[in-house]
Amino acid sequence: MKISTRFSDSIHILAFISIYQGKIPLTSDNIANSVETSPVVVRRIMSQLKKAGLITTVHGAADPKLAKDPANISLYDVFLAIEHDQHLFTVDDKTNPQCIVGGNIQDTLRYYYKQVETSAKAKLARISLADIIDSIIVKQAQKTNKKG
Amino acid sequence: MKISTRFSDSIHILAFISIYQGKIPLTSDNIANSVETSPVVVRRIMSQLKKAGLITTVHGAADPKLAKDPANISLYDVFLAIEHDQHLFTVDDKTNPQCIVGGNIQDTLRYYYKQVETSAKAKLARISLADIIDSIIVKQAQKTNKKG
DNA sequence: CTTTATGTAACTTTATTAGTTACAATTAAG
DNA sequence: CTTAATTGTAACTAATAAAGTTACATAAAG
Repeated sequence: MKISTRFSDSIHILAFISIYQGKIPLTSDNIANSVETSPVVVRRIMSQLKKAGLITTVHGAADPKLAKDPANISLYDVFLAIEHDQHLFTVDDKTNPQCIVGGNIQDTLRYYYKQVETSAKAKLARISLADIIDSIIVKQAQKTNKKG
Repeated sequence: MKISTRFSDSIHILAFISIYQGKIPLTSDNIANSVETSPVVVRRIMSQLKKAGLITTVHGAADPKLAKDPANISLYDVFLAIEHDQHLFTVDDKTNPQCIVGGNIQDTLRYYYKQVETSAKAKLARISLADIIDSIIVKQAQKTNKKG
């Protein structure tokens, strides 16, 4: 029972674009090297991020940009872009309607699952890409400090 | 992003046992008929519910029972029994450690995902099997009332 | 123009879940 | 006791979704 790594990879890509903007060429190949996947997978994800209005890209040019300030991109925005608001829990929609339980469990679970999912989404909405980037920068600084 | 129906089916089975206790034989076959799956799938789930101490069963006899009052069984108890506390979100653990992003994104996401998951689990912990059963009973009553 | 890159379709591989078959172990009823 | 019904579980198959690959048309940029 889990959300695919696409969600994590999407956040990774957005953070990468923000951090390495102007420092190295932001080719799908360079990004894929950081995510450790193929450039096609990266482009596929970026295509969705573009559709959702989170980044801008130019066909043929290696120059993706965040379409908004990282402080104004929440993890829920990314979730919606990539997972199309899919559910965290799945209701089994093949139950016996003749049975008291089978005939009423679906609506019942939908009602309660929605509460749980709303709670999770609200948290996601409160975490920004800027939070993620800050955390990455700080962790990196701690590492280099230990070494030096 | 594929989420198994096992969690929903588990709640279904528990509600079924509670509602049909003493009314019809609680064979895995009868339960499977309500869930619209095979008796083996039902027995497999019940085996886990038993291990988690949510039900009691007797080998060879069709007599499963809830081990606790439905008011004292939360959806989180069921979640733990069936999903073994698996994560709702998956961190991609194959990222480039040489890269600032790839080398720090995993811990960063684990930290923030944990907050989101805790929020969801807290909600699950506040919903009891009794809530589910009540909801099923009320919905059924509404149906029969409309018809009559 | 030639090289490099994106965007996307179509396909293959891999992993997970659901469902099936089979059977030993157990219960319960005559 | 013996027989029929049932659980518990292993091993297998089928279905499905995600991840990765191949291929190529299209666009950008020197």
